[in-house]
Amino acid sequence: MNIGAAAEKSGLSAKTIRYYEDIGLLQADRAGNGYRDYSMSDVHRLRFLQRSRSLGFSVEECRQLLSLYSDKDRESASVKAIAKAKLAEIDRKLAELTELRDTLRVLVRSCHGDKRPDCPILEGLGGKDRAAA
Amino acid sequence: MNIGAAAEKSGLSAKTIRYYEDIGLLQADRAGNGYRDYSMSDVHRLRFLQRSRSLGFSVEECRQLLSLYSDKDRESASVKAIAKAKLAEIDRKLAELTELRDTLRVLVRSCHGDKRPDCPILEGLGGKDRAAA
DNA sequence: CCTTGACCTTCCGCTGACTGGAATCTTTAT
DNA sequence: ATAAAGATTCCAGTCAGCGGAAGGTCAAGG
Repeated sequence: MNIGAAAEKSGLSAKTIRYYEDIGLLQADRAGNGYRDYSMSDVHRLRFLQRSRSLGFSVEECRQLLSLYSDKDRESASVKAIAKAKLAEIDRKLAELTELRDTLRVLVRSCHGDKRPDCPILEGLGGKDRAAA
Repeated sequence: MNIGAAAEKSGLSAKTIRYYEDIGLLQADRAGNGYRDYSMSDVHRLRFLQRSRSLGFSVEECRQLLSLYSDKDRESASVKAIAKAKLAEIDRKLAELTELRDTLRVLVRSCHGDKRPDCPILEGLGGKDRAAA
């Protein structure tokens, strides 16, 4: 399929997909007319990239994550080590995201939603408790 | 406290903190010597920024999120609307992160961790099932 | 056949979110 | 007094793209 369809299916822009090819993240076949040609598994990889990027992994980290899928030359033990490290990081992110959600939830709950901005948390955090050092 | 201490406590670099001040995300008091002076609530905000940024929110989104903490002029109903939208986004991110974790877990589990790279998933995804369009 | 429009190509430059380094000042320690 | 650590501003570079120009390709319609 062409880049437009791959873009739509993956949630990335065509621009971004070309950029990923530029930096060697994922290179596509070319059709006779010079157009890039994507397979379903390419689309899987692109979706995977889209997700990991949007969740705060750098392109280099994504490259590692992608290598878990496709790097046949790497030894499985090494693959496994990287995957485990990334898993730990994901768990950390999950915890932080959950915390963030809880914070926002409390905010939503403690604000009245009418005209008076008197959220108790805002007061609590707004205090200028200047620290010694 | 000075910017170094604030950096350490917040998990951001001093450079980043100065940059955030530049773009008006959070401006600090100044001590007599010209040094920036941070309160504990500034540090809370910085930590909050660090977390949200690392979780894939853009600086503009972080600005909105921060306004939930500190914008006294905004009406609570508007605050609540923004918070709710962000909550939905966080839930989406949580789901994606969980999915990503599951994917990696399966990978880890199905690789042997010895010298032979014969992860079944790699095979499954490596196929060149070129799509019609 | 020709044109129109949608889609593709490359290239070039811009933005957003930092990061590194130089040059200079302040504070602290020896 | 001097040196090291940490602060300041400013300028330049990097990373991860985005927008647009100039041009090639494909399917549909007149």
